[in-house]
Amino acid sequence: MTVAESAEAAQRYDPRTIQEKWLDRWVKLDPFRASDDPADARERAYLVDMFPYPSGDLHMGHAEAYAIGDAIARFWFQRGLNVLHPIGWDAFGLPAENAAIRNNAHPADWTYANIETQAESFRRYAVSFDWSRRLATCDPGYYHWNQWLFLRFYERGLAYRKGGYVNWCPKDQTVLANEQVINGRCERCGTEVVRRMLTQWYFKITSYADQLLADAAELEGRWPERVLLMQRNWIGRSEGAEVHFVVEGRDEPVTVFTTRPDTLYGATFFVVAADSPLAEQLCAPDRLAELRDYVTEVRKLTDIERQDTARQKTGVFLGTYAINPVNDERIPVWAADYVLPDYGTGAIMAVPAHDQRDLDFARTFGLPVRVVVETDQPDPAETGIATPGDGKLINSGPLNGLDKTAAIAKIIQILEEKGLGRAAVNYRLRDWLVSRQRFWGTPIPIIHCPSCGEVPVPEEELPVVLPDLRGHDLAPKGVSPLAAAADWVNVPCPKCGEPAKRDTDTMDTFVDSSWYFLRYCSPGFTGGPFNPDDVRRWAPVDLYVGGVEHAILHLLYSRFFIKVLHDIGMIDFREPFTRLLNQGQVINGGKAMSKSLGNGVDLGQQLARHGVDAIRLTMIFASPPEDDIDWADVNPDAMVKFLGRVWRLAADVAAAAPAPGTAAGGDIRPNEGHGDTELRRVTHRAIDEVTRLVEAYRLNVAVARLMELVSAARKTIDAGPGASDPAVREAVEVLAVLLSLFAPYTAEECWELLGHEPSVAKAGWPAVDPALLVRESVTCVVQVNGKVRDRLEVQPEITEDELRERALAAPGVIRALDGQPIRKVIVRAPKLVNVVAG
RNA sequence: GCGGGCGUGGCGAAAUAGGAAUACGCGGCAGGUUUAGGUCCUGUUGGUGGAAACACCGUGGGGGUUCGAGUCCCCCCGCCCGCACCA
Repeated sequence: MTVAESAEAAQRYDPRTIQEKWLDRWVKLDPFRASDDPADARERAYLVDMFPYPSGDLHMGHAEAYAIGDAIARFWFQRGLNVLHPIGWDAFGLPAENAAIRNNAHPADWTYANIETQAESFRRYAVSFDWSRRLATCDPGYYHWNQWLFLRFYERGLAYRKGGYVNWCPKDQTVLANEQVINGRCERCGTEVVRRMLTQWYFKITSYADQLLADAAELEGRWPERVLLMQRNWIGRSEGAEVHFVVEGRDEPVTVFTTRPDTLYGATFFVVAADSPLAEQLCAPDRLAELRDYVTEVRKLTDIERQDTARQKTGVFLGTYAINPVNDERIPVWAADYVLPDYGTGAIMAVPAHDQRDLDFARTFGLPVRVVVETDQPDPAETGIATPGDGKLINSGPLNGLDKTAAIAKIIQILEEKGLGRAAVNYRLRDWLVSRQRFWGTPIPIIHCPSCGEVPVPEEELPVVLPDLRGHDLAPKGVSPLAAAADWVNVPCPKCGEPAKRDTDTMDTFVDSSWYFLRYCSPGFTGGPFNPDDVRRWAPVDLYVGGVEHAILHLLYSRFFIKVLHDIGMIDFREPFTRLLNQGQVINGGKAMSKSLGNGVDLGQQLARHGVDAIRLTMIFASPPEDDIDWADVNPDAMVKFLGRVWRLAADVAAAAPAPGTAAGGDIRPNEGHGDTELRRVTHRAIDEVTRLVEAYRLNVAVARLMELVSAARKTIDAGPGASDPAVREAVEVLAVLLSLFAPYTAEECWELLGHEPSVAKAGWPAVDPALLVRESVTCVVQVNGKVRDRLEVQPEITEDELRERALAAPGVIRALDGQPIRKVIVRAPKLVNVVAG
C-alpha cells in the first residue's frame, strides 16, 4: 500500500478492518461481565435470549433475535444497570443423533463442534454476553441436575409411570408429548403420528392447571396477548358437572363430565369412547366381537382422519342401558370414536337436541331427540341443526322455566343432595409425557428391580452418565439405544442389592430447557441445580426474548417447573419470565426460508458482504421487533451507507478539533452550553426519544431518530458553524453511544476517533438537558371546519384568547371563511385552533 | 366452525392521550461533485386538476359518534395466526 492509498483508506469507512480490530480488543476487555458481588449497589437486570440448538452455524433468524435482545441488554448496560446476559446451548436432541448415525460418529462430537462454531459466530456478531457463564445441557454437570430435579418430582408424585395410549412418531421411533403433535404430525419431522399403548414417564402438569391459568393473569400486558391466549386455550378449562350414571349389569356407576348439566333431561343415549377400556367393560358379552371389530377399524384411522369433523359419525350399540339419574330413564349405551378416551372420563351423556355432534350421531343411528331448551329456532330433529343453549328449560321436571345459569345451579344442587354428581372443572391439558426412546438425552435416574419395583438412583450416585456407545448402532429401533449398553443397564438394586436394570429411556429435551435460565445464575454450582442466593439475586428473568413457536411448549413447561420449584421451597417467585418479547421471523420472498424452496439466505455470506453492523442494523430498522422481516424487501447497503455517514461525522470532528488528550473512562464531555443551539436541541431530543423508544422496544423508530440526528449534524458541519463547533462534537459523541446498541463496531470506532477509550460500552447513557427540550416556538395548526387552512408560529405559552385572536386574523382562515359566520372556535393552545363556520 | 390479530404511498414502515396523515429508509426523478460509472452531497417525490397560488380526493369498503377519526363504536370485505369431534 502506498502512502497515498493508506491516507485515502484512513478516510474511508471500512467495516471489515474495524471489525477485526475491535473483535480482538473486546476479547481482552470482556466488557459485559455481570457482577455477583452482593455489595454492588447497582440495580440488577436479567435478560435471556432463548438459547439456540447447535445444529450447524447461526442463521438469519438468530441474527434477528439476538440483535434485538442485544440492543436492549446494551441499553441496560449503558444505563448503568448490573446486567446478566448469558448464553448457552440446548444441546440434547434428535438432530445430533441423526448426524451421528449418518457419519458413524458420536453425537457429542457433532454437538460440541457446532457449539464452538456458534460461540465464535456470536462473538463476531458482537452480542454482549457474559461468556463466563456459558453452558450446554448435554454436559453431565448440567443434566446431573435434570436427574436430581426428576427425583424431587418423583418424591412428590409429580413424576410417575403409567400405561396408556401415547403419540408415537414412526419415523423418529419415539413417543411425543401432546404439545409436540401439530395437526396430527410430529413437531420435528412432520410424520403422521400414530397411537400406541405404552408405559411411559409423565410429569403431572395437570396438578398445576389452575395455577398456570390463574397466574397468566399476572402476565397480562407483559407477555404478548396471543401467547397468553394460546396457553389459556391449551389448558382449556371448562366448568360443569360430573354426573354418575348407573349402567345395568354393573355395580359401579359411570361418571360423565358435562358443561351443560342443565340439559340432563334431554339425554337420550350414552356414549363411551370406543378405544377406552371402559367400552369393553360396559359391553354386553354378545356384542363384544362387534365392538372389537369396530375398534380395529377405528385404529386404522390416523389422527388426521379421525379429526376430520366432516366425517360421518360411526359407532356400535353395546347392548346395555344406562339409567338417567334424574328421571330413571333407560338410555342405550353406544361406543363411538367421536368421544375421546383421554378427555374428561371418556364417556358422555348425549343430548342430541342441543349438541351438534350428538345430533349427527342420533340422526345417523335413528336415536331419539328431545328438546329441553326452548328457543326460537326450528326443531333440531328436523333441521339437523342443534339449537344452542340460551332459553327457558322445558321437559325438565324441576328445571322447567329456568334459564341456563339458574338451571345449572339448580341441577347441581339436586345432584349433590342426592349424591348423583357434583360441580366439576375439567381441563384439556394432559400430563406431560417426558420419556423418550432415544440416546442423546438425559438418562432417567430410576432403576427397575424385580422385587423392589421402581427405585430412584441414590443422590450420591448422580449423575447417571450416558454410556459412550461409540461405534454402536444408534439407529432408532423403537426401544432406547441405551438398552444395548449391557454394562450400563445391569446394576444392583440400590435397595436390596439384587440384579436390576436401569431405566433406558431419556428425558424430553424440554426438561433441559425448563430451568436453564436458573442455572445461568451459578453455572458451576455443584451443590444443587443452582445456588439459591444467586437465583434470588437475579431471577426471575426480567426480559425473555425468543420466537413465538415456543408459545405453548417451552413456555408452559418452564412456568410449570418454576411453580414446582416454588412449592418445593427452592425459589420465592412463581413465574419465570416477567416480560416476554416474541421477535418475528426472517423470511424471503413472502415465504419461510427453506431448502426445498431454495430461498435460503446464508448469514455468513451476508455478514461477509455487508459487515456485522449493517446486518444488525438492517434487522433492527426493517420493522418492529415482533413483525416478520422479508429479506427481499430490505437493503443492507442502505445501512452501510448510513454507518459510513456516521463514521465520517466522527472523522470530521476529529480532524477539525482534535480532542485535548484522551478522556479515560470515556464520559461525554460536558458541553456547558456552547455551540449551535439548534443542533443541541436536536441532540437532546434524540436522547430523550431514543430512551423512551428503546424502553418500549420500539427499536426501528429509535434508529430513525438516530438518522435524523446524523442529518442534523451533517447540516451543521456543511452549512452551519462547521465541524469544530462544540455542539457538533456533543452530537457525534451522543450518536456514538446511542448507536452502540445496534452497531457496536462502528460506534466503537467513532468513540475512539473522538478521543475516548477504552470502549464505548463503558461510556454510559448521555443525560438529557431538560432546558433543551423546551421548544422556542410551536407551529399552531389553524383549521376551518376541520381542514387545515393556515399555520402560525407561536410561543408555547400563548394564551387561548391570544391564539384565538391570531387564528381568526390569519389570511388562510379569512380566505376559507369567505364571509361565513363563525359558530364556534375550539382552541387547544398552543397546537391547534379549529374554527367552525357556516 | 370457535378464538385472536391485522389492512396506511411503488415498497419496508411512522403518527404520546381523538388534534398537521405518510416521520425514517428503500425505490424513482432532478441537480452538484466526478474524465465516465460508482461513491458522496443537495433537492424533490400520495392522487387528480392547475403555469402557479390553490382546490378537491386520500389510511380495505359502508355507516355512526365528535368541532375534529388512521386512532373510538357498528356492519361488511380481505389477509394472517392459533385451536379444532374437548362433551
